[in-house]
Parts: sequence; structure tokens; C-alpha cells
Amino acid sequence: MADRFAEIESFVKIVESGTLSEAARRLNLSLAATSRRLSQLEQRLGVLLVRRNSRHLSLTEEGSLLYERAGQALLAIDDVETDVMRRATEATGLLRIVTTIGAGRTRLAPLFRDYATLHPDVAIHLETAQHATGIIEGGHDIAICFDPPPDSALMMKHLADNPRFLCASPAYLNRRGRPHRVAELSAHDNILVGEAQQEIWRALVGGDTGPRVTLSTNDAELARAWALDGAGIVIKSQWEVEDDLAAGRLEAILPDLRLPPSVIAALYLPGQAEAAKVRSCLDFLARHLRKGALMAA
Amino acid sequence: MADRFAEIESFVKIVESGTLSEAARRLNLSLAATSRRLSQLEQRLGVLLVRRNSRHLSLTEEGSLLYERAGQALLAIDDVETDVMRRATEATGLLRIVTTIGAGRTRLAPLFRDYATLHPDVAIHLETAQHATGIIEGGHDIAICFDPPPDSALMMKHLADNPRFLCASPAYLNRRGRPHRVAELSAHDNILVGEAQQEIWRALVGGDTGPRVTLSTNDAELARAWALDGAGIVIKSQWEVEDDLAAGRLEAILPDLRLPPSVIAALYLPGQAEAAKVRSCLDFLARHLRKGALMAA
DNA sequence: ATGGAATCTTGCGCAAAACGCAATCTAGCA
DNA sequence: TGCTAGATTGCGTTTTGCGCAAGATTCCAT
Repeated sequence: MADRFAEIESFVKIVESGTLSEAARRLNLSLAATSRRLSQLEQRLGVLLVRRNSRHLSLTEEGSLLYERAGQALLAIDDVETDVMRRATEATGLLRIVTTIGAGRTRLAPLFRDYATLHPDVAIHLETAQHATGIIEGGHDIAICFDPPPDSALMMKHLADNPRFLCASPAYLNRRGRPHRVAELSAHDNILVGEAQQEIWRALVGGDTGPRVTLSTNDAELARAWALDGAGIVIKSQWEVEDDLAAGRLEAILPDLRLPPSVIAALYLPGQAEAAKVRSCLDFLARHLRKGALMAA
Repeated sequence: MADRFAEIESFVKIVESGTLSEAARRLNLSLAATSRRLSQLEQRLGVLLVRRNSRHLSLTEEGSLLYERAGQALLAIDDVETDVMRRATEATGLLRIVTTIGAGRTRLAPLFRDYATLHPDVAIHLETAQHATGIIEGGHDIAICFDPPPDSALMMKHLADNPRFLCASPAYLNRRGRPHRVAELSAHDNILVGEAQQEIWRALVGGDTGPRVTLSTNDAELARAWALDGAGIVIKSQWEVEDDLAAGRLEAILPDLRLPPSVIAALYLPGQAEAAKVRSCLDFLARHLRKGALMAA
């Protein structure tokens, strides 16, 4: 089937121009093509739309009908297309964000409030979830999480480094003593969170023996609860435990140790890099997380 | 530029189907083409419309926007197109007719009233004009006239034959005598209407001398006025003079003479043969003019 | 855990269609 | 009668849109 849109578009332009030649000029099209489009439209609909000879044009009743109603519809399509296209350059609409950073929500929340103030046309919907899985199923634009696994289907933007510490509860440290050298760690009860931390531990204590692991889990909150309860030493990032450190519920150990930082990153779909609301929000986050926000804490 | 209509049509079908494959089936299109149309639409608008991986689809906000508004517009276009297409099979709408048959309007008027009664969905607009020229400029669907000259740009439908008579006013005939043989015509005052009648006269009286023409005009009404005024013998068709004959204002001469009849014909634009209202009206006229209507008078 | 089924994407070759050019035709006008 | 502006149509070229098939990804069942 021929291009219905182009046919009707040409027809409308012809009606508005009064001549095929003028319509052709406005359409940046040859007169021949314009003429043929009209003929094809008439043939497809099986009805004469424009009475014409070499000098005059006039609409049949069917032509008027089509012009009135289809012309409106075409304008509606143009409107919505430009509306949609504007989203590529102007940040507007609803930005749906999901984050797995439970403890960090106190960090993120005010940031998004600032962003929303700065961009009155963007509405923020912030969701928390256990797992960052399912940007697509959840209908989210951005996912913010710690140390996301590489995913070929998703874009990743590094937002900030999140320094890691060794820490434990004062009760535990009082009971088992405060380690002052790395080597002493082997004698302690160590809590392991996730797979990735195993390597950090191994690099820390050296050798192939590995740390003495009393408890391990994949749940960061669970590990925190153990640590608070005095179960042992755990690796935690600043965002996760800054409140506990400030309140004295946890104590940092060997603070001069430079552990590889946890990465705070945003995940988004490749195509969404074109959406202004996504781009502007990611830029905003990267800017405000990187400079000072973490250090100040 | 790509086919905007097909792009959006595919997009809407995808949204409504929930999967590309299903949409492809409904569109009678390959999956590949469907996928590409969506990609092209997104690329043209510069924005991601559908979040997708191999298993799940979900709309972005831009997608929802487009679906709501463009979907409506597409339906509107489908609607008006089917409306217009229906005109090819169902007689509906306004039928604009022009006729040059001044004296015959008393014949045509009741016929159109009957037609309108028979086709309640068709509204008739009947106009009279001096010349049948300008179907296009006047925006008419049908022109009805006597003996139209052949026009390659117009279709012609023969509606009925309109018998011709020689006639003159009783006053003239009383003064100059009633001819009983063709040969006597040469001695009479003859009124000539238009170019075509010259040949009829020539065939009638024979030879190359031609008739004795006292008055000639291209205006049928003018010729009628002369004849009524007793200026001479004129060739007139039944429609033009039946009232005058019935009222005794004119008298037929040599009624056995078979003059070539005048033709009552309809002119219309080639493309309009597809419009049901035009077709049905022409058929109706031909049927009712041919059988009986003329003879009965 | 591993293989299978369903789904989407993409490269490639082909065929259909749309375009522009130019010749032709028509109508109005000097 | 020739001239101009506009519309149609045949023809050759180019675009492009399509289907096929291979590849990739995800979910599910064994």
C-alpha cells in the first residue's frame, strides 16, 4: 500500500495552496510526484476528490470531507510528534527512578528535591527496591545502585566513589580488641557481604588462606545488623554506615587503609540517553555527588 | 522521509499487542519490518518510546504520550477514509447539478424531486446557467444540457432524445400560409439557432443554396421570442416548445418530418463515475427520461 | 545447571515503488 | 494565433522497504 500519510499530507497542501505546483513547492517535491500522490489517493479511496483541469481546482464534497477531518488529524499528529521530539532537548515529564540503595535514601532524597526545584517541568518518582533488576518491567528510566554488574543491555554512568571502611561495634571491639595492623584481621570474626568482597578481603590479608569468615550473606542490611550486634568486622561503604559511625553504634578500624571504593552508578537504557530529562538528571547527580557531598559527611 | 503513517500505525499495534511478533502478525508484516519501523520512529523522534528486551515491553512516558494522541488521530483518519470510500457505493451527500436547459426546467424539477424522495441521503442542488461551461469552476457534479459539444475532458451520458419540430406562430402561418411540402420552406422566413442547425436545414431543403434565413441567433430563447412574434419558422425541440404548442402560441408544421432529434445529455467528470450519488442520479435520469416521460407529453 | 523455546535485532540481497526529468496536453490570455 | 502557466504521463534511475536467515537474549523446563 502506498504511503497514506504522504498522500493525505499532499492532498491537504494542495487544498491549501490552490494549485498543484504551489503545493509541490511547499512540499519540496516535484510537480509530477504531487500530481501522482493525489491521483493515487483518489484511486485508493475510489472517489474523485479534486475537480481539476490545467487551470482550475475545486473540491468535491468528498474532498471537503477529507480535508476537514483528515487535516485536523494530521495536525494532531504533527503536534504530538513535536511534543515528543521536544522531550529530547527539554527536560519535561515524569522521571521514574528506582534505587536499591536502602541506607542511602537519606542522601538521595534531598538531592532529588533540589533537582526538582531546579527543573519545575520534571516530576520525580523515586522507588526503592531490593534488586535493581527489571528497569524494563518496572517501567523505570533510571536505576541507581552500588557496584552494578556489567550488563551489555544497559548503559552505566559512574556517579561517585563511595569509600569503604572496616568497622565493627564498640562492644565487639572492646571484647576482642582493636586491630592496629592488617595482619591481626585474620584472628577476628569477619562478616562477608556478597561475592565481590571476597576478593577485597583476600587482597587485604594476603595469601591464599583467606580471612576467617564467621558469617556471610548477600544482604547488606543483614550484615549491618550482625555488625551492630557485635558479630564481627565488616566492610561497609560510607553511605551505608555514616549514621552508625556518627551515632557511635559502629567504629571504623584501620582508617588509613585504602580499600577499593564502592561505586555509585546509574543504569539506564541506551535509547534514553537522548531523553533530556534523563540526561539532565544524570548530569545533576554526577555533579552534586562528586564534588563535596561525600566528603562533607 | 520514511512513511510516518506506517511507523505510527505499527507503533500503535505494538502497544496494543504487547509484543512485536503479535503486532507483526496483525499487520501482516514480518517481524523484522515491524522491529525496524519502531526503531526508525524512535530515531526520527530522537526518543526511546518502548523499553524492550527479548522478553518484555513497556512504554516510556514519551511512548504513552504518542500512543494516546497519535492513536486517536489514526483512528480519525481511518474513519474519514472509510466514510469517503463509502461514497463510492452508497449515494449520500450533496449533489450539485447545473443545467442550461432553461425551458426544460419544468421537466427536470419534478424528476429531481422524485429522485430526492427515493434517495433520502442525497440532497439536490439544482442550478441554472447560460452556458454549460465550467463544471470545475462552478463546483458541479453534473451538467445537463442540449447537444453538448464533444469534450475530451468530460464524460457524456446520453439521457434522452428530444424530437425536433418545425414550428411557427399561428399569426405568421395565417399570413404566409402553412407549408405542406418540404420544398415550400425555401419561400418562408426561417429562423436559425446556432451553428448545428444549419446542417439540418441544408439536409431538409437540399441543394447548396440553403434556406432563406431572415434571422439567426445563438440564443434559443431569443429565437423562440421571434417565432412567437411571428417572425418565421424555427426548428425547436419538444422540451423547448411543448408549452407553446399546448397553449396554441406556436403551431407544428409538417409533423411527419423526422428531423434528427436534439440530444439531452449529462456531462460529468471522469472520476465522478465512481461516486455513487452521481452514478445513481444519472441512471435514474436516463431511465425516467427515456421511458415514457417524453412520449407522454 | 543446561538445553530449548520464544522473542527481538541486524546484515544482506532483491524487488517494488517513488521520484525527477522531459515530453505532451490543456486552458486562459495577449 | 502564439504564449504562458499548470497538469498529466512515460521512462530511467535511485531509493527504500521488505523478507530471509543468522545471531543474541531471556525465560522456562527438564
